[in-house]
Amino acid sequence: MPAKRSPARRPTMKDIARRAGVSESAVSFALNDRPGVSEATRARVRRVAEQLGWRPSTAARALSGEGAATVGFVLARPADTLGVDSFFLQLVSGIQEVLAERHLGLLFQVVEDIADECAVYRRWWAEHRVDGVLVVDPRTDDPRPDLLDELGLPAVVIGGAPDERHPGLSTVWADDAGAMASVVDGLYGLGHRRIVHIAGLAGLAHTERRIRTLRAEAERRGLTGVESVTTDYSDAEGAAVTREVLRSAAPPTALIYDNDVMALAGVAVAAELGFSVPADVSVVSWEDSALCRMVTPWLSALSRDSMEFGRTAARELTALLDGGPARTVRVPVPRLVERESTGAARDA
Amino acid sequence: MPAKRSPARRPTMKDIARRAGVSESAVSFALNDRPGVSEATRARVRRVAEQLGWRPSTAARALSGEGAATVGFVLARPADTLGVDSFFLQLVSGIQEVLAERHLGLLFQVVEDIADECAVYRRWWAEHRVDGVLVVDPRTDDPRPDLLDELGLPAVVIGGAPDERHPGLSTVWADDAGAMASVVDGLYGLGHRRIVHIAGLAGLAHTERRIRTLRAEAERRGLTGVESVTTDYSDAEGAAVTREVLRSAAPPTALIYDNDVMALAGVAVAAELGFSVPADVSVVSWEDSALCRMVTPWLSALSRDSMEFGRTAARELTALLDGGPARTVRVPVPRLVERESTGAARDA
DNA sequence: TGCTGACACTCAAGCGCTTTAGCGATCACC
DNA sequence: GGTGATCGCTAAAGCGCTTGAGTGTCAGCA
Repeated sequence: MPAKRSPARRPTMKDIARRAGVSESAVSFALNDRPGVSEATRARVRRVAEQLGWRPSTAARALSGEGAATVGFVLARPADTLGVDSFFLQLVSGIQEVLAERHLGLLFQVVEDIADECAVYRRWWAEHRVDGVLVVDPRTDDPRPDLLDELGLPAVVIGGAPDERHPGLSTVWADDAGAMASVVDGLYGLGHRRIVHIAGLAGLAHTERRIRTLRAEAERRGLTGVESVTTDYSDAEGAAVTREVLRSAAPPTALIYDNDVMALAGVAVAAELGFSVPADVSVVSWEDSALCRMVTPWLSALSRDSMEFGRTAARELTALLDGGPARTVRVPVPRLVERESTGAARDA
Repeated sequence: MPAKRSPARRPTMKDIARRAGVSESAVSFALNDRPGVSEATRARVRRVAEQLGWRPSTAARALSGEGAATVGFVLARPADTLGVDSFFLQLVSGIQEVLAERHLGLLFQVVEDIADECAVYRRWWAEHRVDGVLVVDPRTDDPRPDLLDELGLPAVVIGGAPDERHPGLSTVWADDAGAMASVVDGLYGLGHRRIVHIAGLAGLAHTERRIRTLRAEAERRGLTGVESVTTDYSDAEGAAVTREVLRSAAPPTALIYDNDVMALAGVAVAAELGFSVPADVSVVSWEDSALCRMVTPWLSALSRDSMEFGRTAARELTALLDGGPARTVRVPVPRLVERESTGAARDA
């Protein structure tokens, strides 16, 4: 069909009203499943609307108090850290799946840091842009819950721990502590006594949970060669830390990486330093993705269903928007997929 | 909407008008830098607005014909193909950088296929949700330009070739043909005569451009052992194709992968089959990322600045929204970063 | 002095939708 | 056969903003 440069006006309720021979209000009632019109009229109006390809103008809807039919998602990452990260795209795509069903839009924004993120929330709120937001990367000392409370913006925190102080927020989280405990348990069983955890960003709630749990598990077993080192999640830092610990006097026999990218980088460094995986050092990636099957040996990884995580979060948010109570829901603990990068400790 | 705890009402222009002792219209004039108010009044109104933390309601703005202050971005990907892809996040983050300056929102949506994508455009248009859209992954036979034309939605096609038939669309593209020619040239110079191009999705405009160019270059030089094989960009297909071609009677001495993920998978397969890189087979990745420095040997790759790509596209879109003419702008040709995975052909 | 026009500002309509109040007709009921 | 409910629908206001058409004031000029 050749491009027709026609005006292409959007049909409005007035058009429908005229064609159906009723008032605008009747159309509104009919289209919104409200009492006030007969079934016959409702059907007729529906038919005309369909025929005209009518869709409610979100602007008008929002103006008359119905909310913006949009939820917000802010990713606070320094631009250059936005690397190879399958998690967020998958999360978002799960979120979308749920939102799309309800014709909710997703307003997305990448910013540099939390301060900017807060500014974005304020702006969105003042501009009536979103009805609620999804918050990721909760921190141990996080200004966002307070802000959202203050603004009265419904929100779901993704990956946070249950938070008593903000009863208005829903939380969707995975039990990192449990997962860490089971990983350590597994490694201990394989004879590993010196374990280094190459963690993610310090200050992130789940990073801290993992670190705390690792420390607790170590203490419980009287292990001394166990530590966590925080990084910025980049391959560069992952590699650097790996190099450092493997070169130490008593190198660890097992490495736990907080994401797949660092695990991969770590394996490369290990190879370079003459460490064989898993004979000399075992490696576990706390994130499963295609990457883990792209190196030799294949990486054992904690696998979770990120899309489902997103779906769950989105469902909680829609529930909140529907006036439901805030809830805390726990998604399944990530499952350790044992591949080739983990084995018995050499000196066991 | 459910009644949230504290009302926290947003200030409106009426509030400002009252506090400043002028009419709403005067406020509008003052705040929008329009003539009609004295500088003194303008300053006073500005001050009050600031003080009240006022921000225009996008809904109201949109309703009164000002547009939605939002642009749309649809990613059509089967959910399970959303893998490790640094390109899009970087692209989006470049886009945001430009949009944020102008306080434009980015409405983001992931869908299954192009048909859904078209449906989303129609919906967004009918709902007055976006003022323009950014289109990625243009195809050789693409229904989207026609649709956008019909809807009169300003749009920028990212990665398309210049398109005479749609004078209303802007295009931002990289010269894949030139890049491919230079890569082939380089490989030819190293003595490579049998080259296989593990391409991306058939039907994508840039995939076809690369394939056509490769064929042309091969013909020009009378090479017969040169071919392109299309894939779905996944590591699985990348690996499968690699395995197949390396096992053939006359295996290629150089492989060009359309993305980093497949290149990585390919290198793993090569190793598995006993091919040493680059001694037995050279590898080039058409996408540079951290991944390329995470394998041994480091991968030679075509590097481009994805964020800048995004910025350029966003700038074109804002220009279009400002009423500027549609343009076709070419971003710099990707540059081949020679690392360790390319070398002289063994049988040269 | 009277007239014009620039200027600073106000009024009111309108964008597309929701929603409350209200109106006439029908119906049940005593 | 009158009273009051109920039903199906319309009229009109209002959400927060823009905008074109006024209104009133004052400087400048003949």
